[in-house]
Amino acid sequence: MSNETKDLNNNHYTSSYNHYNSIDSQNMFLPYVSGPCTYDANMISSQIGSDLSSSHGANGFGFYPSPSSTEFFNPSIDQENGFCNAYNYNTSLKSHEVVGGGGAIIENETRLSASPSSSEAGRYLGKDSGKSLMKREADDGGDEQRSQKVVKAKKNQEKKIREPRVSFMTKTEVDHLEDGYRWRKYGQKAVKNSPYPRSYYRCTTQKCNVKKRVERSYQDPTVVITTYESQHNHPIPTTRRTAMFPGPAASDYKSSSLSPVSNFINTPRSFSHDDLFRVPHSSVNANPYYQQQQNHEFQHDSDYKLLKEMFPSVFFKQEP
DNA sequence: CGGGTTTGACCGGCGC
DNA sequence: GCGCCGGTCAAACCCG
Repeated sequence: MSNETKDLNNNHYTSSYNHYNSIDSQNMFLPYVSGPCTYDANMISSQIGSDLSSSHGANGFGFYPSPSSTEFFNPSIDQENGFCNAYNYNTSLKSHEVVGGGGAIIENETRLSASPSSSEAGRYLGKDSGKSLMKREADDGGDEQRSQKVVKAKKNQEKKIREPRVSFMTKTEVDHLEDGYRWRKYGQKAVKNSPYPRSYYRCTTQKCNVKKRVERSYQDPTVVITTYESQHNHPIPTTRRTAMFPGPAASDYKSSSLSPVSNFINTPRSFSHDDLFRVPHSSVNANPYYQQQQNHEFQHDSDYKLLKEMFPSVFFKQEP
């Protein structure tokens, strides 16, 4: 959390791309990737990419490099906090073309448990909120002390389970961007040092534990910071999905040799935040243009190798 | 009437 | 221990 905020505030983000957005063609996604320098691409691959890309929705970036855009990544590495900022954002960039970008802040949070439970109870009772859990435990009529111990034990376990988070910065007037999924707002808080509140949303689909926070950058009010937590375990709701992307479903990708990425790139479509989140494997951090050139679907080890090859040459190009 | 939003209250974590 | 703050709950409210 603190790292995310810190990095964002440091303005170590950005670049420009074209992109197609379902809401506003002038919405601009400001690519930003942040995470520990030693982050494991496989973590991203397995935790973010695999689940999503293997079973749900259309995958791939919705980014189309601007023909006039030559600047892609201006990486910087924050040696002090140990974070790598793969992109820098040129806040002076003012473009009226259909502009977009790709990228994400990968909060490489420690996960000591391999399989976080995303039970319905955990979802709606607020698995990271001891309040309701304690209430329910107590209300169950069991021995209070014992239940409290159980709660503590549960909390200790829960504490270790941290879902990976991915943040996106979007230059848009719209606070809550349509992304194909259905969200229920469950809270809003004032953000310290910011006149703009932060909204909390939960995916309304049962058994889906995905949450997202939406807040407007106080430094650049035109930028909305959306942070996704966890992964959807279901397809995009049919009605909206159809409206947004009448293309093949994930199963189509699985049953054919179609690469979600290549297919996506070859098929102009609406873009959503979740599209980023559904990007297969570590391509969350990938340069979409590079993907277009390579036209390959990353797979596990080869993905990682590709990433390692890509990062030095593409992402970590030193700014002159 | 069902589903989504608003908003004050509450809780846990953390720094001092 | 205390206060601050982020995150969540849940009742009340709104809306189609």
